[in-house]
Amino acid sequence: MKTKEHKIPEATIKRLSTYVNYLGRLGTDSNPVISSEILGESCQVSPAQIRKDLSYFGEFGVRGVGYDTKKLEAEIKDILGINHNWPTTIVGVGKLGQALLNFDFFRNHGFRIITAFDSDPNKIGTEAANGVTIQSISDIEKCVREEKISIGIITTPVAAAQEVADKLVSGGINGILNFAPIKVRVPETITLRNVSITSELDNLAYLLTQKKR
Amino acid sequence: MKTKEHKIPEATIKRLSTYVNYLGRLGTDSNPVISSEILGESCQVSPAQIRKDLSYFGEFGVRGVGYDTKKLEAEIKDILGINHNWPTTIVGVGKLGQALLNFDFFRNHGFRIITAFDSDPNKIGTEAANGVTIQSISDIEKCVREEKISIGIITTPVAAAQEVADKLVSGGINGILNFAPIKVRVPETITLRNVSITSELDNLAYLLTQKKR
DNA sequence: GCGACAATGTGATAACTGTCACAGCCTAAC
DNA sequence: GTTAGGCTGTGACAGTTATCACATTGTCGC
Ligand SMILES: NC(=O)c1ccc[n+]([C@@H]2O[C@H](COP(=O)([O-])OP(=O)(O)OC[C@H]3O[C@@H](n4cnc5c(N)ncnc54)[C@H](O)[C@@H]3O)[C@@H](O)[C@H]2O)c1
Ligand SMILES: NC(=O)c1ccc[n+]([C@@H]2O[C@H](COP(=O)([O-])OP(=O)(O)OC[C@H]3O[C@@H](n4cnc5c(N)ncnc54)[C@H](O)[C@@H]3O)[C@@H](O)[C@H]2O)c1
Repeated sequence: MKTKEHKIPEATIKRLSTYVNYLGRLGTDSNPVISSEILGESCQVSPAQIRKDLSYFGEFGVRGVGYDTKKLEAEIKDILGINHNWPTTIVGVGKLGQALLNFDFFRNHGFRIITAFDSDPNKIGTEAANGVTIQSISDIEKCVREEKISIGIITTPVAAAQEVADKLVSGGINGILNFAPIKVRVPETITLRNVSITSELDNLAYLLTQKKR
Repeated sequence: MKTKEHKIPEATIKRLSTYVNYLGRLGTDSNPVISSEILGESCQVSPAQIRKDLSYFGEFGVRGVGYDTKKLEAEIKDILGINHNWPTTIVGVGKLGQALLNFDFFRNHGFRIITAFDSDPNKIGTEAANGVTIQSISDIEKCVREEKISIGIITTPVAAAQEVADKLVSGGINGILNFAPIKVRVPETITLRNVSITSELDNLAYLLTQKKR
C-alpha cells in the first residue's frame, strides 16, 4: 500500500468506512466492478470525492472501467487496518455495553471483543455474550497486559470513565473508544476517540430549530 | 437570541453540545462564573475557539470577567433548541434501542421519548422502559401524526431502516436520527443525521495502524 | 474618578477540505 | 492496429474552518 506523506482529512477516513461498509454488503457476483459514480450514489458522496479520497492512498481503479469490487474492499480494509482482528475489551457491561457486546458486526469487521469488565459483583463471573465472561475491574490492568489487548471501549457511567481510562493506559492499551460524555485525558501516546451520541441529537435539535425560525 | 446570517460550521454545533454538557455538570454554586480558558481546558478546546463559536450567535460574556455559568448554559441550550422537550420516538426496540430508551440523560436534556415501535409480536404490548409501551410498527404513521412526534430514532436492522424511515416521513416526522449503518434516503424537507458507531471504531483502527507504520 | 488589569469579541490570516475540469489510461470494437 | 468511448487520477481553484493578535470593554482597588 502506498501511503503518501500528506495528512489525511478525518472526513476521508469516515467516508472510507462508509465505502467499505457498502462494498461488503454488495453481492460481488452481480457487481464484480463498480464505478465511483455508482458507489457515490449509494454512499451519498460525489464521485470526485471518492476518487480524491482513494487517491490519498494510491491507485486502485482501472481507467475507463472502474474498481474491482472485491479488491477495492480489501484495499480499503487494509488502509483502515480492519483486515485483521484487533483484540478489544469492553469496560462497563450496562445497557450500552451489552448492546455493543452483542453487536455481531464488529466480529466480521476487524474487531474481536475478547474480554469484558465491570465493577458490579452481581455481574462478575456471568456470561455477557458470545462466550465472554465478565471479569472484575480490579483485574483489568493485568489482563490487558497479558492478553495484549489493543483497544478498550469505555461504557461506564461518567464518574468512572477517567479512572477506567487510567487503568487501561497503565495496562498498556493502544487505543480507547469512549462513550461516556466527558473528554477523558490520556497520554499523547494513546489514541483516543470520544463518541458522543448526545451531540448527534443536539445537532438534530439545532437543525430542526433553525428550520422553524 | 441574535442569530447571524452566516452559515455555522457543523463542528461549532458539536462543540456547543460539549460546552453545555460540561456546564450542566458543573456546580453552579462553586463556579458562578467561568472563563473561556477554564471551559476550554475541560472541553479540550482552545479558548479562542470557544469565543469564536459563541460569537456566531451573539455576545454572552462580560469582558474582563468571563461567562455567567448558569446563563451561558441556558443560552447554549437556547441556541441548540434543547431548552424544551422534543417529542421523540424509537423504532426497533432491540439491544441498542433498549439502551437508548433507558438512557436517562435524554430526558434531562431536551428530548422526551414518548413512544416505541417494533415489529416483533412478542415485544408489542410489553413495557420497554419508563412507562413506554412498545407499539406495533403498523400503527406508527398514525401515531406520529396524532402525537405530533418531531424526532424519530431508527434502531432497526439495516434491512428495515429505509422502510421505517419512509413510514416516519409519511407520518409527518421532522427529523430522523439513524443508527443503522446505511444512508437512508429522505426528502429534502426532513432533517437527517446518520450515527455511525462503526466508523468511529474504523477511525480508531486507522489511527492505530498509522502509529505502527 | 482613574488607572491597572483581565478576559471577551472579532477582523485578518493561515490551514484545511472539497469541487471541478480535464489529461491520462484502459478497453473494446472493427 | 487504430480509433472511439469511458472512467480514473490529480492539479488548480474555491470554499470553509481554525488560529492569532489585539482592540474593546467591563471590574476593582485606591
Ligand atoms: N445508554 C445509552 O443509550 C447511552 C448513549 C450514549 C452514551 N451513553 C453513555 O455510556 C455509558 C454507559 O451507559 P449505560 O446506559 O450502559 O449505563 P449503565 O448504567 O446501564 O451501565 C454502566 C455499567 O458500568 C458499570 N460500572 C460502573 N462503574 C464501573 C467501574 N468503575 N468499572 C467498571 N464498570 C463500572 C456498572 O456496573 C454498569 O454495569 C454512560 O457513560 C452513558 O452516559 C449511554
Ligand atoms: N448493537 C450495537 O451496539 C449497534 C451499534 C451500532 C449500530 N447498530 C445498529 O443499530 C441497529 C439495531 O441494532 P441492535 O443491536 O439493537 O439490533 P437488534 O436485533 O437487537 O434489534 C433490532 C430490533 O428491531 C426490530 N425490528 C426489525 N424489523 C423491524 C421493523 N421493520 N420495524 C420495527 N422494528 C423492527 C427487531 O424486532 C428488534 O427488536 C442495527 O441496524 C445495527 O446495525 C447497533
